[in-house]
Amino acid sequence: MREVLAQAAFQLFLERGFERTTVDDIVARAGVGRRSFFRYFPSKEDAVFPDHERCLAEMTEFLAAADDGDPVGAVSDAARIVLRMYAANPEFSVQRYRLTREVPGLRTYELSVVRRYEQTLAGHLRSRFGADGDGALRAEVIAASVVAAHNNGLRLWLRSGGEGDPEVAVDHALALVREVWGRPTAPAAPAAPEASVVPAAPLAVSGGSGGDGEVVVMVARKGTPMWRVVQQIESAVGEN
Amino acid sequence: MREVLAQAAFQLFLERGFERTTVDDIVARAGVGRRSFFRYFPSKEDAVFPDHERCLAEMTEFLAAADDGDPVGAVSDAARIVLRMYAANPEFSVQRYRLTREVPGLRTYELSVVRRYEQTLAGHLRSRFGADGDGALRAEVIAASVVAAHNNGLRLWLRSGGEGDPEVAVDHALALVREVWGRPTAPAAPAAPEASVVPAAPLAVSGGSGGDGEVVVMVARKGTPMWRVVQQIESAVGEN
DNA sequence: TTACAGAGGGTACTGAGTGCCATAGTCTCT
DNA sequence: AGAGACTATGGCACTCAGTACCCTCTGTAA
Repeated sequence: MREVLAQAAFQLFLERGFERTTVDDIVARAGVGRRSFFRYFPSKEDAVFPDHERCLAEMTEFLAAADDGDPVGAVSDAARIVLRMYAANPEFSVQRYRLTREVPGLRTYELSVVRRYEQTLAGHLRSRFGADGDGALRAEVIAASVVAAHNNGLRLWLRSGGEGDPEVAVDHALALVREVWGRPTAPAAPAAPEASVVPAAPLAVSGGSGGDGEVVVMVARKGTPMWRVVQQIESAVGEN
Repeated sequence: MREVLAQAAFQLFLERGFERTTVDDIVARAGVGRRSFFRYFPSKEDAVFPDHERCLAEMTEFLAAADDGDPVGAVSDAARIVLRMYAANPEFSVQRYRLTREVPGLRTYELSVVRRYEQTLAGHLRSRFGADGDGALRAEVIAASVVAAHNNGLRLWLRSGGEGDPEVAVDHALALVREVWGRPTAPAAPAAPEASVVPAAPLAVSGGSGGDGEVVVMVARKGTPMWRVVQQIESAVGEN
């Protein structure tokens, strides 16, 4: 019944547009009572995203069982669950994408869905990073990065009409995030890297316009969390 | 008149709650006709965020005039415009924050507002990075990071009841993003950094449990975009 | 059979948002 | 001053999403 309603709704949305389709139209086509529609979908918008609840539950379950050693990897993999849901029905996903792009109400609704995914990811990271110091901050920023990267890859695929494998674009995008945020979970007291700026006259550095005669030399123990390394370099390079 | 309506609406929202206040209640208190309300606010939700349109315009203007040399710095500063709008009316901002937290409809509305800020920032970054290669991807991820960091600092201040200076928390949060994403705009052919893993026996590295006898030595020209540095280190450090 | 539960249907209501038109104030041109 | 035009506002009626309440039907257990 839920399925019947969702299909009737989606057909009508494609035919007449979302706003020009009333709930009465939907229940008329589905051959059920108006009251039943709201039993299965809390709002008209929900009929457009009938599978996100299940997907969110799946993500939550996945994260609960995730390995503790690599939280950034875990949330990246969790994001791929969403991707696979889209990839399972390419034509539906592409049609829905086009519909959503054109209806402000659906765009807003989608934002609230995406936000729930993001908060789920952030919650997982926060539980691993700890709420102390910048744990919560880093959790939220990384979750936002992962979601943005995932959505970038996903949209690329959706805009292409659902041709080819969406995983490649998303993997590439997530790799960029990974590259930057590394695996900042590190045991309690990670070895601090050291970086400093030294005169560069005799050093052979490949490439390069715009050098000013100095290079950065950074030494860090292998396994040092990437964010500590970056922090150190940044402070050594200074502002300008 | 717009101001009168917004104040009447906000008072009533605080007294009875958002959902238990009708537009008729608002216009009755404001002493104007119902039709006029919708002339000034396209929806009831808009009356809760009467200043975001102006702020968005201000941000757009700021970015249009921004220096080309440091796009990440520019979008960070642009985010601070929003912060200052909140900080200009601490008590109002805090009350609105509490209201928004409790009303799902307002939360969703706020998401759509935040999204517009994020897209404005991403658009600026994209125009600077170029749409080639990963330009669009990096623009979106950095914009999402900046927004997440900004919102983290802002919420921290709002939850504290609007005490003290919100800029310190936001500056700290944005610094974290800055630290990670550096200034990746770089001229066409930036000098490539070099990093490699070498045996570490004689090296004095401070700190440290968990070392395995190897350190990373990284050499880069000063001014190299941070993301190139990170990329290089990441590939040198490898996976495990 | 009765008692009960749960799925679905019907009706009437609230309230947001829109379209259309009337009215009043203001500005301009002659 | 007065005609015409333009803008701001109010009022009215309408659509439609969403909800509360109550009904019927069907299957199941005692």
